[in-house]
Amino acid sequence: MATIKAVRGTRDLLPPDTILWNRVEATARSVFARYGFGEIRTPVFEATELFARGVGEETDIVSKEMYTWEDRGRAESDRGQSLTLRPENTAGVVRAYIEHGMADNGMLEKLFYIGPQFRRERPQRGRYRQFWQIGAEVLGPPWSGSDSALRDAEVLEMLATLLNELGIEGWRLALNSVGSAEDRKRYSVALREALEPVKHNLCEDNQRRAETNPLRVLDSKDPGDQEIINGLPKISEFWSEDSRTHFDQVKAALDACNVPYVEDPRLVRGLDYYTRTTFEFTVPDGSGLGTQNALLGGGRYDGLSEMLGGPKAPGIGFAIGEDRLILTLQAQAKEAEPAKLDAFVAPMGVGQNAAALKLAQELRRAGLGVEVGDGSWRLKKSFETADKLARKMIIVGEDELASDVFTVKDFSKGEQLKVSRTELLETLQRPSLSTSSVAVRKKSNIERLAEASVIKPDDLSKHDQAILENLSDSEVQTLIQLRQKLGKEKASSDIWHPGLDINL
RNA sequence: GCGGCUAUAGUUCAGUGGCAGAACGCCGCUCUGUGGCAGCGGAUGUCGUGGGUUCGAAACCCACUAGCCGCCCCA
Repeated sequence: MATIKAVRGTRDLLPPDTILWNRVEATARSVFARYGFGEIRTPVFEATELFARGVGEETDIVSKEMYTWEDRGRAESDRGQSLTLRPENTAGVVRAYIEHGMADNGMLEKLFYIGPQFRRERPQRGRYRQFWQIGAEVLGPPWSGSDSALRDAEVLEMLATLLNELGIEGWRLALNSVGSAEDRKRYSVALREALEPVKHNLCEDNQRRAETNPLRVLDSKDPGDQEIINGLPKISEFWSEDSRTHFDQVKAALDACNVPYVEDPRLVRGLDYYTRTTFEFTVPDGSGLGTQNALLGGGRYDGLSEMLGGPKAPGIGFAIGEDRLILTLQAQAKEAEPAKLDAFVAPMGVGQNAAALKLAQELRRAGLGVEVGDGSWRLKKSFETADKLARKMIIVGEDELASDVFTVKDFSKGEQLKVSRTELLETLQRPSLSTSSVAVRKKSNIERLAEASVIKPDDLSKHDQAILENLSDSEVQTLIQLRQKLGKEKASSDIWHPGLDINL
């Protein structure tokens, strides 16, 4: 039977990767909290109309990348309603902001979200059809100061802090202003005019853009078109006095906070709602993203609330591509080793299984991370499994249960000691076994052989024979010296060593 | 959506038309309460799916699916 697999562009996130995901999200929550942001969770699907009006009918996202379907409710009201899996989260946040009258308290709202988004694109590394974004929005009525350049700089400074705390290396902040909605409109017209006489010289993609979205011609990567693009009017020539002042204030505040940035006059964001400040954080080549090197993007959206039928509520926000952030952290080798459990409880036989589970229960209740083995395993398997999973192993056999004294192995030190039941918890909570306790170091194979009465093939197990056969010359010397020290050797011929093919 | 590369064991991969392979990992034994090393043994599998060519296909051809790379776009 054909197995069912995750659909194209979606994927499962498994341990140990999820450790990193949780660390990233915990770090983000911690940083956001320090800047006064509260979490918002909006539905993963919304009325299609929201994205058409908010993101822009002409954008690629809305025109060809949305997962859209017609609802089939019983009620007349929802039958046939067009619904869409959210391709981004800003429109949903602003919709909720309007719907819950959050503008009415006159305060600045600072909201963050962490959640999956959906776009039907061709999957690639760092680009998935279900992908995760960590984003935040600052918005409010004009009198709350929501359109102040201070907020732009605060958001950018917060992002710099977040990336630094996560340990992202070599990030680069590209900054631009696309001007007010009016500036942008005038610029768009001017671009169209400037492109008209030359656009037949552009590549096919750019000819199309010249018609549909002339701003996007600016960040084309086509090398043949660069000369024409360089000759086009600059957005800065179309900034109003307010737009220019606002941008200067953002830059001044970033300078004051020592947040490095690079002005990029060609940085125009694809979504229709952006006004004035736009920005993008990228990472250098070799950070695991290939050409998809944008980690996050965002900007100001002073008119979005009104576009969605709400009150005047300027805002600024960003979305971090969490999948890309994770890839970058992994490529930059920041992946944490999976944390080991505190203890592994190893029952010696199935008869000790119940007692072992009970001991694990007590330790877990005391807050320790504990895994339990199985009495049907050989001790060797318990050791191997325990060493992979935990820092220490407790042997639970008949002797231990009878005497209430347990054998505890510390893998980090190779030490082993006997601990009474009452001391057990304390012993396990210590980072490593105390030196004040009587530590019993495991005997090496050589030491064990040194204590054997006679070393002759007939008297040795196959295991010991194999060990002997594989001793290096220096190990053989050590063995002989040990035996002489122990007074075992009357004659050196008591040691048989096949590797040297002599009687020593 | 467009162009290209790839798909074989749990993993990484070899295998250019003639018995399905290696390494690592896994399991067992040597070794019944002291592991990690070593030796020996074992299981890995619809060779992505479906069709075609051929006496014979993992290999050649076609389609599909998925991943990756670039473009488009974007996080």
